[in-house]
Parts: sequence; structure tokens; C-alpha cells
Amino acid sequence: MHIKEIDSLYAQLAEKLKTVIQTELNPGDKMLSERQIVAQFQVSRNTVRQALSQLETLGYVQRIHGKGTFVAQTAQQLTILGEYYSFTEQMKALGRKPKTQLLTYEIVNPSFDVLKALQLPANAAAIYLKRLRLADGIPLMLEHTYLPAQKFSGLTADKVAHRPLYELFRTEFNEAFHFADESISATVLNEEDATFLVVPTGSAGMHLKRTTYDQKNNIIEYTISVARSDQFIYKVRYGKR
Amino acid sequence: MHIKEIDSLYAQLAEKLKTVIQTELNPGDKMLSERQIVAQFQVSRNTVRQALSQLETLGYVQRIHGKGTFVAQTAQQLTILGEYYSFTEQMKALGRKPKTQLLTYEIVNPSFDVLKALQLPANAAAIYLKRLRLADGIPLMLEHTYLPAQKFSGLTADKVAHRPLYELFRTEFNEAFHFADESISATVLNEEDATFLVVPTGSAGMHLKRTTYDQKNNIIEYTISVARSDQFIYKVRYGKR
DNA sequence: CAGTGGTCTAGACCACGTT
DNA sequence: ACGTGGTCTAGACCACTGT
Repeated sequence: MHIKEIDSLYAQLAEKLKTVIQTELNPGDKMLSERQIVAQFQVSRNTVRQALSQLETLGYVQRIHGKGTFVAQTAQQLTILGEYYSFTEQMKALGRKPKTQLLTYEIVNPSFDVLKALQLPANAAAIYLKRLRLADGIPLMLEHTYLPAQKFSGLTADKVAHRPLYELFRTEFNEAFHFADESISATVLNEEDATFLVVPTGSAGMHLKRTTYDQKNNIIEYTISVARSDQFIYKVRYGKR
Repeated sequence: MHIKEIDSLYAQLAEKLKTVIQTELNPGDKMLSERQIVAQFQVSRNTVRQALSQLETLGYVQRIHGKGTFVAQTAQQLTILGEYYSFTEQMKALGRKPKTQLLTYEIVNPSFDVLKALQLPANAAAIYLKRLRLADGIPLMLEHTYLPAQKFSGLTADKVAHRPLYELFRTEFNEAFHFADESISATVLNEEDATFLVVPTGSAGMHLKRTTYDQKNNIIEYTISVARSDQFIYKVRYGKR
């Protein structure tokens, strides 16, 4: 095996730079500037930028406008248990300072997909919440939550902004978490999501869609989340219980 | 909200092209060539290529060397249940033709991370399997599996190549799946993984790490998988059982 | 063969951060 | 003021796909 293709110039350059990074430099070190690489390797600056772009998307380097190119710090990823239902409690258990920003509170006529997920009739209203979850000030995930408006008619923006959702379910609506279905996929972050999560457009992210059921097997919540994949790992256990 | 920044030229161009794609074209349609865009929008070809690159990583278009740029087909993603333990059985249940290619069979002295995951002493050997999973001929995931060599000493390459691993566990070693821990994260695919999965380097992918336990709570398997995120969605259920 | 995307060059100016 | 990465240009050649 190990068939080596005749690579393009920038791919060769990226390989060379990768070697330099791994053998001579440490995380956080500043490396050669683009113009220094141009001079040293006798290639055009566009070629250098192609090589550096590849190294950046693969997570080897980080480029900062006006400062330079740096060997990437490998961030410590948080391990989040999938079945855990309270973000706030879980963050506290991990010794992190959780924060939830309520960005939007609206009564909406949801799209067909959302109606289907909530198993609501065509004209039903839903409460839409857009919330940003942070740990130690670092944005972790952006959540779009839809709740059946009829069932949770007393749920005001003020309440949502100051208390955990699952706590409100229990105390104000006598609804307890029974089980949840979650689907997980990976995507490249678009500009809007990337802006909220403070990462470059094109970074890897996780898409989580969760449907939560109460004790009577009614759907009480449908949440679509977009998460920074450099900041957390999702952990799941199968089988034993 | 909706603060609009003064974007770069290529970002503006990308936005214009996106509008054209969404209003005038259908998936699979061929769109303007790079040189046609250059002529029509009065920008340089590099700028056009920057815009198209962005649209490609965000999944709006697909560029094919020698043919042209096409509006992306949104692939039908397979829903894979996380707790299911046999790839082959699950694919059959979904009506897909599964195939597993055994790429590597080796007895190795695994790295520290793998030893730790398998809870083996420092000098222990492991069986290393590299397998590519396909459905209907499309590569889905690349699996790196490590098994404790002592426990599975009779497991030959020939057996592994022709029968499902969990079946061999049951029939030849009297080891049954009890439970598994799995961690899930998203990354951008590096060149090697992307080559096996037949997607462009830099596409989004999922990293799955699974530790499987038998009835006596001994670890019988540690598998690191890299999966194409355009081809499948991982589904998990919490709580009820 | 013509047309397409892929790579590469040499040079220019802009925007940002530090000194 | 200076050096950095970010954007943009105009032009060239290569590699691939179809006719």
C-alpha cells in the first residue's frame, strides 16, 4: 500500500511545513510568515496560502490577521453525556461555569418539518427559543427549541431566560422527561452558525436533533442544535442500563 | 439583529451565485463555468474560484474536473442506530447491500492510547483490523479495530475477512456483546481518510470511538471509525428501555 | 479538438495588530 | 511605521472530459 501520488506543489509544501511543525515547533509557537515561506521555498504567495489554508482546515495551524501564523493549540474537549438532560447541571458537574443566553423568544407557526417532529396539526402554534450555550465564556452550542404552544401556554420569555427548561417542565407543567431520540450528524458550519459560535466559516460542527417525550409518550420538545466540534465530544452508552 | 458586514468581493459573489442557484436552477443542473462568471461579473478568475470554493464546502455546488460546476444533489442520508452492533445486519434491514473490505490484518504493539482504551499492560499485543464499510458500493466508514490478541488468539485474517466480527465472538470465543461506550465528534477529513471514503479532503466527517464490553465487563474491542457525514446520520435513544 | 476545472506566478493594495 | 494575514488582478499552463 502507501501509494504516493504526484502531488501538486502546494500539497508538497503543506507536507513540508507539517513536518517542520511536528519536529521543530510546539503548540502556540509562531511559524514563518507567508512572505518568509515565499522566499525560502521559491514559490508564489498564493501557493503558500493554499498550503496554509489546507493546514488550517485540517487543524494544524491557526492564522491570525495582523499577528501571524501559529501552531495550533489542541483544545481540551469537554465530554458531554448524551443522555444527560440538563446542560447547566452537567457543566457544573464538570467544574465549568455554564451560561445560557436567550436570543429569541417567539410564538411561531412552525415549518412542516417541525410540525411533523412535534406531531402537531397543520395550524398549531409553537414556542420558538433560540439559545446560545456557553461554558467558561466559550460558546459551545446554538440551540433552536420548539415547544407545543398549547401545552406550555404559561411559559413566558422571562421564565425561560432565568430558569432551566426542564426545571420549568417539572415545576410548572408537571411534565417529566421520560426518554429522548437524538440524531447526530456532522457538517461544515455556515456563516450564521459560525458567527454565533465564534469560529471560522467552514469549521466542522455537529448537528443534533432531539425529540423529547414525557411519561405519557407525548412529545414535549424538539430541539435542533449546532455545536462546535473542537470544544466537545458527545458520549453515549448502549446496551446495559 | 441581522447586522450585515461589508463583505469581501468573493463573499458578495458567492451570495449572488447562491441566489441564482436557489431561484433559477435545480439540483444536478450545470451552472456557469468559471470563465463565464469572470466575464459576466467582471472579476478575476481567482475571485470566482474563492467564491465557488466556499459554496462547495458549504455543500451548495459540486465541481467536477473537465466537466463543470453543478448544483449539488442533496444525498439521501442513511439513519444508523447507534446501539445496533452489526453493520451488515443493519444495512440489510435498511434494504442496502452491505460490503466490508478487510484492508489490513496485523498483530501490533499498540500505541499508549489504544492500550489504555483496551486496559492492557504495556507490552501486550493486539490484533489490528482496518476495514472499509460500504453500502450499495458507496464507502460509508473506515474502521480501525483493536482486539486483545491473547483473548482472540485463534482469530485469523481469513475468518475476519469472511464473517462478521460479532458472530465470530459468539461462535468461536463465547463472548457476547453486553454494552458499549461510544464517543462522537465531528472533524474535517484529512487526505488519507478522505481518499478511502472517496470525498474531497476537507469534507465534514464523524469520528466514532467505541469500547465494547462482554458479560463479565471485560473490554473485548476498541474501534475508531471515521465516517462520511453526507451519507449517514447516527441515531440514539436515551432513557426508556 | 475545445471547454472545463486545477494549479501557479508576480505583483498590488487593504485591514489588522504591534511597536 | 512596519510586518502580518486577507483580498484581488491578469495572465499562463496543466489535466481531465467530451465531441
